Amino acid sequence: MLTDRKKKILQIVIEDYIATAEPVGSRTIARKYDLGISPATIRNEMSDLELLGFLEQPHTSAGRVPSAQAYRFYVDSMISPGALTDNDRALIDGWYRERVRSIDDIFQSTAKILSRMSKNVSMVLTNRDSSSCFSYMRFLPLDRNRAILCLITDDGNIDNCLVEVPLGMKQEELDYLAQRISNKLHGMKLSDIKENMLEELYVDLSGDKMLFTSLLKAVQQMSAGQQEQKMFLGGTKQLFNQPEFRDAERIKDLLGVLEEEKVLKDMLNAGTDSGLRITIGSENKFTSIQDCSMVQATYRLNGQVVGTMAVLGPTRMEYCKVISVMDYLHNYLQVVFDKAKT
Amino acid sequence: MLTDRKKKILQIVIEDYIATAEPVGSRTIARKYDLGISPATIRNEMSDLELLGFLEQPHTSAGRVPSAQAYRFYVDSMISPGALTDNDRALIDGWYRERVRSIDDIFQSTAKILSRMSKNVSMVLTNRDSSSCFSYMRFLPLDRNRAILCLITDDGNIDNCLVEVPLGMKQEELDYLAQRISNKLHGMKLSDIKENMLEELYVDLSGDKMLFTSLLKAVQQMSAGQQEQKMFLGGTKQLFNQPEFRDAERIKDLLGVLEEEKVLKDMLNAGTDSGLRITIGSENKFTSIQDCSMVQATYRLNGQVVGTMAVLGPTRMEYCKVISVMDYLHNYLQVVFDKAKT
DNA sequence: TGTTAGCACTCTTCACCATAGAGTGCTAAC
DNA sequence: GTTAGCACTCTATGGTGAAGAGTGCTAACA
Repeated sequence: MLTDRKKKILQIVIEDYIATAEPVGSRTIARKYDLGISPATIRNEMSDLELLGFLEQPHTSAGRVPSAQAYRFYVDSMISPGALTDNDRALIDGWYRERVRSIDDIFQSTAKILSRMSKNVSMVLTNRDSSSCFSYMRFLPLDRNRAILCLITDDGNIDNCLVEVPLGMKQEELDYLAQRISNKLHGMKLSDIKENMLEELYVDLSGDKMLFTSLLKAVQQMSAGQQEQKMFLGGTKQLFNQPEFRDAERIKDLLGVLEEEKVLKDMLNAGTDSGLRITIGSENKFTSIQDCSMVQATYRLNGQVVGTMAVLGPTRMEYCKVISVMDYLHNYLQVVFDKAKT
Repeated sequence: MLTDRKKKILQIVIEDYIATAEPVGSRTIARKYDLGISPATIRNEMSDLELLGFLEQPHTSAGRVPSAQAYRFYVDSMISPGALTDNDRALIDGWYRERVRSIDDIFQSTAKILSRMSKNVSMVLTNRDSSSCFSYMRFLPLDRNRAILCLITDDGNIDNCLVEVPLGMKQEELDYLAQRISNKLHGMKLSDIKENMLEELYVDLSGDKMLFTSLLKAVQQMSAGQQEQKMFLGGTKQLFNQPEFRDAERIKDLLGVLEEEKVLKDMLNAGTDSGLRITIGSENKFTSIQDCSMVQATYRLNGQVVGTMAVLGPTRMEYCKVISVMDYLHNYLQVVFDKAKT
């Protein structure tokens, strides 16, 4: 529908604007890029592109700026995200190696890498696997009146908390108790564990109400903790380097949104269907970021969505780079988790 | 050395400036506070105070602003931080109750509360108790070739990680192994555990080099994790509400500092001797925050420093309030930890 | 018919200037 | 020692004009 020349000019405008954050004028294009046509011709073409809704003018005497529609077109049919440069890959691998001790560290590193490479804010949301099942529990002795209650799920997650035990209660009794509860709950989804399931075990506790309630509380807390989605944020500082956030007010607004974990989770959970999702400007449902774009990818394990990562920034974003980086990270995480699982 | 009237005027200037962030003029003082003297007299007094180094003029025709020396004098001999209002206390107690599941949550909440009450950035640094000792370890079965290694310290901390075990190794063998290692390390400070201590146990592992190295790695990781200082940051968003951080550049600078965990830790570790420490403006050693003040308190358990909390903000800070809040939080934490210990 | 040079026009940005307002310092009187 | 009065200084604000960048239009050209 667009002539090749229009496409070319559109692409130049978009990419130049992405690079410079300045409205692009016909003269600039003629000077910087050798198209073999004069500024006047470019002007005519740009005028057409504006009528078609691809370009916008901040004001009469400024250059042109890509519209949301233009970015959409650009993303859908003008870019072909290639592989990262060796240099970038080395950087990423280095950052991952830097400090990864736990699963959480992996996500934290991912957020960091994503923000550094994209020069924007990044988010990583993990769905603690809601399908994980109770495997067994165990009391580890601590001192005369306390023990550590450990809860193990079938996927190898462990959670623990302190419980007070009646003075004089023997480890054997605790073991028996743990055995009973484990038998009762084994194989259940954590989300399905309800209070009343433990009630019939009450008798086994020799009527010790205190131990019973604290046990109950512990189990529930743990299953809640296991199900919780966890959010990792990276690179809020990057905002300051973006010209569109030059005034403190806008940064403040956006940081406000970023601090609302609930909103963020909703945002990220909204697009867990397809693999890669790009929402540009007003395409976004959440009004507070309607002048931003978000590139988002979900990662799965055995078909289950286990997490989402996203880059949030001004619509003027290096989509191509961002997508490449995400692709790389996506593969990286897939490998890590596959390995952890087997 | 200062007449009562000069003191009174100085106090008014300081407190008015703290409240409004506007230079205070003689006329304003005469109007707002009923001192029974005219603006001209106040002007004379202020002129004296300026000569003495307590007040400064941003420019000739502006009001006066307290100098660092003035804040120092104010903090040292003009305020007597009282108890918090019932309202504030209720707020704090509520926030603590809101979401406290783990030790880390307590620190996170403390940071949050501190920043909300002080309307400034807050930091909480925990010294994982470096004197905690190894109590015992235990393997919890997971599946055919993996187990969860749990490490318990004498103060009830538990850490865990996955280890691969040779196929066919029986739980009894693992238990025996854990027993041997526990005997060997029991009562040792985590920081004193060195690689070679485990080496003589190598034989017990029926020569399984893989298990041995992964065990070794696990123990070291855990003891490192236990010793690590952990930093909780709160309320960076507060910066935006402070007039002195109106331009994005200064916020950016400060946020840059706040992201440098190492610098922060040095800052907080620098003043762990006395209980409460207030550094005002250029008193601070770290150039990046020499236009800021920091109020800092350490908390101890059995004489050991276990953590530090601090509020960082412009020199124009509600010192009185900040100190009161810190005092309250300090007591709160003391109680919590004392209870956890016994 | 598409392309181009030329030119008038529009709009922003920046420096410059004048004015209003706030606050001071000084002097003289109380 | 205190105060009223007044000249002075400095900032903040709003208006003006020139420079610069970019456009749209027209007329000429290939």
